[in-house]
Amino acid sequence: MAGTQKHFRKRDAILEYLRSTKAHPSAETIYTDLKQQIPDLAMGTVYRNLTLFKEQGLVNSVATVHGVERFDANTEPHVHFICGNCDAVIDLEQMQVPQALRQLATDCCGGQVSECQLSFTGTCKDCIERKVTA
Amino acid sequence: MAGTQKHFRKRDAILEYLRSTKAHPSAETIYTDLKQQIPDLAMGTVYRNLTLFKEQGLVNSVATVHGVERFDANTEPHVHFICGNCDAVIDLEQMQVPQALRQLATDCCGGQVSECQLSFTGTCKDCIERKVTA
DNA sequence: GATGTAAATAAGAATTATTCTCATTTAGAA
DNA sequence: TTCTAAATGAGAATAATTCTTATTTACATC
Repeated sequence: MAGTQKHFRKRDAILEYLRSTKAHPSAETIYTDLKQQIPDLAMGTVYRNLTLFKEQGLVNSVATVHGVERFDANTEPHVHFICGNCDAVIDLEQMQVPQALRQLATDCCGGQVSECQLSFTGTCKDCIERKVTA
Repeated sequence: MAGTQKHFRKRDAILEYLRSTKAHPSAETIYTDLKQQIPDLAMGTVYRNLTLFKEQGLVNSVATVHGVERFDANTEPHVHFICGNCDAVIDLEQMQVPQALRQLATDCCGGQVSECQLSFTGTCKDCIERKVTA
């Protein structure tokens, strides 16, 4: 029965977790959070399935923050802001990557462009406010 | 004397090496290449000085390719193309990051934007030709 | 229900990039 | 020459990620 299958399928739980968040978690964060509901989850399972999802195009690696890879199940091209203070990776939802840039890049490199990544680094709103207060 | 000083200063050699290349080398590549001229160079020295250069704003970390950080002494904002096949990181010299995007990002995130990174992923010209030939 | 099989997983060892520690060397000042 | 602070080499330590292997699971077939 479907319920039983789902109960045992960590793979689905990992994908669902990723689809339910905009926090761009690391493998470690995924593991720690899911571990609460699935106590016998193993780190290897998280990494193995993340690799699989990447191959299948279900999940993208969107950034590496302090040597730690961050994942996103939103595979639509979109823009990120990375806070160097709290390591948050935030969607800039109102922004888009100008489509013209992609074509320009293809012309420019002479190769085949498959992905585009636009991200800004700095200090996020919350961290700035926190510093003003502190 | 100045010559003597330079002879012993690995730090300068590392920075000069980075300034002389557009290949966006990894710490390992820097080490391997410089080791030929400076046989007693140590990995620790390369990493230590890269960290220092980043703090000083002389060098930027421009990408992480297969878990390996890549460095660039060109700190002017510019666009990169990353080949998923040969791991080359290539400047797209004709392209620029539209200045308007930066302001847009600042408005959008409500925080403070300090850096902008635009990169494209795919297969580079050389790798495509190589595959056609092979 | 019992059995076989292939995929999924847990556990932990192995690997790899990076950082850290500390003793030594160096440059330059006194 | 002697002193001092900065730079370095060597290798240990750390942390993220991958790999290995035995076990478990889902599911098909008998």
